[in-house]
Amino acid sequence: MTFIPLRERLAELLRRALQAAQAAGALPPFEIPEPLPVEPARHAAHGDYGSPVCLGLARVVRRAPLQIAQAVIPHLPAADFVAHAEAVAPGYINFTLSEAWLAAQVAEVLAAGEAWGNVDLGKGKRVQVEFVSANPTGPITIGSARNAVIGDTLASVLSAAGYRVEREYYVNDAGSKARKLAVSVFNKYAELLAAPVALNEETYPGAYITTMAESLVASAGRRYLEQEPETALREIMRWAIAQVLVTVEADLACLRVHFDSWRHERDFYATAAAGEVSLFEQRLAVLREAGNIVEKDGATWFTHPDLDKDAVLIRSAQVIPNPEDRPTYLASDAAYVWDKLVLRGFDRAIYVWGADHHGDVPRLFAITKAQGLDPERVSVILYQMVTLLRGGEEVRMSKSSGEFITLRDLVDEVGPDPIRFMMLTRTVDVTLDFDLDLVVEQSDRNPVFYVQYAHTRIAGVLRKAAELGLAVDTPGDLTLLKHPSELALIRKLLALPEVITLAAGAVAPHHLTLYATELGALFHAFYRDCRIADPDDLPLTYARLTLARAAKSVLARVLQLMGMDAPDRM
RNA sequence: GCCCCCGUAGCGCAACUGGAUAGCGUAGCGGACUUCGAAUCCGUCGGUUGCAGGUUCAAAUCCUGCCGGGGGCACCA
Repeated sequence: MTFIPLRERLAELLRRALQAAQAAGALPPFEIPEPLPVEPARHAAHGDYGSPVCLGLARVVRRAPLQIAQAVIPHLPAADFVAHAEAVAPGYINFTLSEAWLAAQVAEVLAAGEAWGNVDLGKGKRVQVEFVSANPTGPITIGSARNAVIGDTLASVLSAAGYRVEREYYVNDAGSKARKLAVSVFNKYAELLAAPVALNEETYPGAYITTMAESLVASAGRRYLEQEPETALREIMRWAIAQVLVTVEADLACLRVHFDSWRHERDFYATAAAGEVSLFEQRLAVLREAGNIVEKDGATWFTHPDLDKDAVLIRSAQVIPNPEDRPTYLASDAAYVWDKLVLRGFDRAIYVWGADHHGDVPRLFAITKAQGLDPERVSVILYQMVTLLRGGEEVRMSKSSGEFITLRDLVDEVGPDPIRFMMLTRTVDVTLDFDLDLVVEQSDRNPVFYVQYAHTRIAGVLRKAAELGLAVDTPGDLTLLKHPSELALIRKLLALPEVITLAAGAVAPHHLTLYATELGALFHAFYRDCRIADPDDLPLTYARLTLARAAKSVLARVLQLMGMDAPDRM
């Protein structure tokens, strides 16, 4: 079940009015602008929605905007949801919704239940959201939390917007970080067995390395010490990454983040049988054919006119004393985007990257175009970095130093909801101060509880009404809903399809937190102004209980989209 | 030096992507619980949207140049 946002329905009315006005000769012929702008009014005096379209038409029509607007009004088709439309200086067309129609919509919202707000923006297209994709070299840290929450919420919103969505975690298991993990475990393992450290390379110091090494001692004994180090390392790498991924999956599950698939970088270099060519080699051959590959200094480079430098390294045999050729990140990107858009046939691929990767964006697009793929099918969500604060001081973290706060620890302390909400409150474009003191605080200073409290309060009212002997689920006579606070709440309930359209279309999941907060505020205002359970006026009581249930349903829905709980008690 | 993001009320941020009188939260001050949950609500104070130009009927939003903050420019990932 999907719904058409009100502003789109209004835009359609305007479109038909503009056509009719031209057909009737009230306006000269011109092309109707697309998209046709319709905006929520900012001031009550402007009605509910307004369109500035006539302001822009003044030039082509060669008439004053207000005159154009006045010429359009008589041609607006009648619609049950519009009570009034008028032309206002300097040339806006303002719409006021019918209050009777608004009140009646409460039943529609309630009937739609969890489907309320769904729109058909995606038209069933398949989109993959790939996110987190942290190197599998240790536990998930708070550093990845913003990525996880943005990606997961975006996926939920796209799903509500009519896309078929898959969530994917890309496992970087072919690079030097994977090797470093293996070396770390191997060296610690050797140390535990009092053997001389075999590999003099940099290692991770974290306690989880020791845990894995102990586990390895228990299961394998001294076996790996007797093997050729590189052979042992390859086996340990595979094992260690699998171990880490188990914890990664569990850590993210704590935050209510789940993936549909886990794609391994290594697979792009692997072959199923002897004599076969890996996907990477196939794509490399195609790029070479297209003239995008140059050999220089004994290495392989990718070149493309869109790049701001001559060439980007794709493979070098002399990077590390490693039996395998170890290509760079860009190399697997070439195979991966092909894998997404062609082999697996997604219509769109969305990458969620931290701002520290912004330099990689042009390369990704270049290597997409170079393979003949439409770059419009690829989007990169770049979110700015998170600054962790504790006691007003910045907390620095790094896996290399072994000093970091794990996501697991924080979730265990405060639960997923405050983390998710805080990570969503700002646009992806601004750096986020994440206050560890505030997020653990269960008080009204913590904004997450405001929205959940609104839901809880409704649940409390419904409980109270039931105690009074009222049949809470009885459909009320909605024509009794006329109070400004009732109507304001209803207007907000009806805005959800627009919010989902906006959040999905502009890839801006922060609109959900704004909407949830506004919705909560309007419920509180309704609660203040309108006594819901009034034994002396049962018809009005049932009407208001119906509205309260609808508000509860929509709050639950928007919290669900954000991956948060909608508690009945707090 | 080049690239990306940001600069809006004391502080933290919105502004539906160029529209009307720039909003919300916090902090400050003053109010509202014998009445459906006060984790709430109401009032009040607070603005030359960093600066200077430009484009437009219309600029917080687009362009140029400065200033300030953050991030990135590896044979790392």
